[in-house]
Amino acid sequence: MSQNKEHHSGTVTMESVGRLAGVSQVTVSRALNDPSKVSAKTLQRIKDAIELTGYVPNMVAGALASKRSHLIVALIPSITNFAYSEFIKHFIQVMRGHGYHVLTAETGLSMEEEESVLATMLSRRPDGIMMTGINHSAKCKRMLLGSGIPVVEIWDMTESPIDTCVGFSHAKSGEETAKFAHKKGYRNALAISAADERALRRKDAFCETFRKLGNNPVKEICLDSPASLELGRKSLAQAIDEGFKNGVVMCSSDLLAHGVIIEAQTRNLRIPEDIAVIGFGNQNFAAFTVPSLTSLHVDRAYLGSQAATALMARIDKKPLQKNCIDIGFEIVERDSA
Amino acid sequence: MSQNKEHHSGTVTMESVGRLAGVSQVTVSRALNDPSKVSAKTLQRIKDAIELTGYVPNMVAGALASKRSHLIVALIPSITNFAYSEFIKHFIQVMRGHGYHVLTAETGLSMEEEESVLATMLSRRPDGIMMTGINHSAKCKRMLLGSGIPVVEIWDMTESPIDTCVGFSHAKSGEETAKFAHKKGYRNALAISAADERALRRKDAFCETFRKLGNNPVKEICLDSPASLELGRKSLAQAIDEGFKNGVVMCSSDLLAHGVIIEAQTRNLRIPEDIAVIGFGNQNFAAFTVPSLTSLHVDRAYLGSQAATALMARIDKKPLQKNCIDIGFEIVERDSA
DNA sequence: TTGTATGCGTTATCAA
DNA sequence: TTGATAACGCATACAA
Repeated sequence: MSQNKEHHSGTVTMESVGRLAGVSQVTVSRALNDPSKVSAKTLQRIKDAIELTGYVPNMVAGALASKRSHLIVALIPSITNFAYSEFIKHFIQVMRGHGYHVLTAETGLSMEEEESVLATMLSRRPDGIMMTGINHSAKCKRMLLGSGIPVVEIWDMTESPIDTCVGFSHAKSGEETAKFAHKKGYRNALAISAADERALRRKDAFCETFRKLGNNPVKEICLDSPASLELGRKSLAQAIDEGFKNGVVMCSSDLLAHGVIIEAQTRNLRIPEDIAVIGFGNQNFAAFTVPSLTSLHVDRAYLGSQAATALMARIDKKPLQKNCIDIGFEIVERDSA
Repeated sequence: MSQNKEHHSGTVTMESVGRLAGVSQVTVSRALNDPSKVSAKTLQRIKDAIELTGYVPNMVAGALASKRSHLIVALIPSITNFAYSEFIKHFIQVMRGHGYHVLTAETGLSMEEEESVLATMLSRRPDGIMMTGINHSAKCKRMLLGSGIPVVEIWDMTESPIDTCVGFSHAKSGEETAKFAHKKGYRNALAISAADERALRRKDAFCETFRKLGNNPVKEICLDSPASLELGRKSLAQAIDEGFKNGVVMCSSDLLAHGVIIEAQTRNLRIPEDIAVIGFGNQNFAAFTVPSLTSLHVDRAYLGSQAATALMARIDKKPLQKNCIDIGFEIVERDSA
């Protein structure tokens, strides 16, 4: 009681809770973070005081003092894209179980955008960072490495991740799709792809493999807007206008594939006899289109939890068996191909 | 230089940047927050020092000192639901333009979940909060009011918001849908609705209005899982099994409506002659189904920016003309009804 | 089991 | 135009 440090402002702090409970601020802190270190009696008094005052912990102050923000920054290309939003949903759930909040931000598909978003996000001092993909600008990598913050890259595969990586090989998925199509007897192909780099890699691998297998040409359509039902329809229409008659259509997403199905039907083309369709993503509508859609499945829930687990291990500095986890994929055969 | 407070740890701070530039820490702070108050020369030296050191501002410390976190907490029922994710995308974009980050969290559809999520989020000391809907637990409202943080409730309408509200009337939208259906000559109806409270309110208003208008019965199906193409199909199948022969089908989402269309087609029912379909949400695929889907449109991009603008006004304590903004809706007539 | 002292990296308030 | 100083609310180390 020597100095008058009585600055009761309106806000409830550990200090004021402690005053009410007749203990010091530190004891309140302990009561919340490690109750076993506080006697039962004072614990109760503190709980009562918290109840009475409606105290809400201040993580901002806590983060500054402890240098742990309990915040994860997650960068994904698009929030509205179901593939990413479903992944992130599971990622968030696991992280929440560990006491972390996830600040999600959209990067579009350009490295510049990603770089500028990351730059402002780093000022939040996240304990971990999730990046989509393995291709980032040099400055981006420098910032990441320089920050010393654990990073997990997802939705792709590399031998040399920034830190850790959980995903699958897009090239391999394109290859396997081509092999599948060839084995099913299709000798003519059309590939419709969104313009993002990973989709293009799948498409290129598909085309190359398909050509090698049958020495047949593959017609390619590359979109410049985000995939949609509309663009699936228009792409098939365009291909047919340009002479595509029959064969298998490889799409970079199920939404496109559904559009192709619809367009084929309006033109009275039989599926899969005239036009066979293969999607990507195996969204939950794929089994219920008519005909049902053959699609490449990636377990996004599993990916989310694996990515979260890997990142948590790095944050807790626990040993990690592998810093690259390939979760693979699987072609789900249905009626469209 | 009296006391040796030389504790250069590894981290770059305003202190170390200042030391390099030959100025005090405060000057660095000013250079970043209000450059006009710093001379051109020192500004350049500071910029150079920042470049050299790779300094990244620490918003955690800034937030603690200024009591402004530049963080918004946004609570939505589901991240993967396109209606919410598209809204939040625009909300985030506008907020980002104002220098704010948006921490998005999922609440499911229960008030308890929302309450517990909100409780932990409040410890981040957000400058503003976005809540979905107008129904919250008493404790939730108490926490919100007690925090003194500006709140915007979206996607619904009320005369007595917690703070501000931007949305539309679900009851009215159900009414209008019924009037539309009746005017189009449909005298028999089926309503398929997800179980969330707002969808149910739309459905109830639809049923009540439709009955009043024609004195005809409305068959109702209420789902217990999130809406999907599959459930749209199954619901129509179930209704037909139970005797529903023809009429208009009001769906609580476009996804359900699309499922209804597909199921009707597999049964060789004509649309809209045998079965007419009205969706909700006017997702961008609605114009490209076959037949194209009549749907109730809500401008989610506009909603996002209006909500952000309203919240910003409250944060900046600028006057707000109205604390309730009804953005309305519109029935987009296409071929399915 | 509890308390004291100190620092986390900023912003805000003065003073020069 | 600049700088010294004091918060901001908590966690950590150390002492009792």
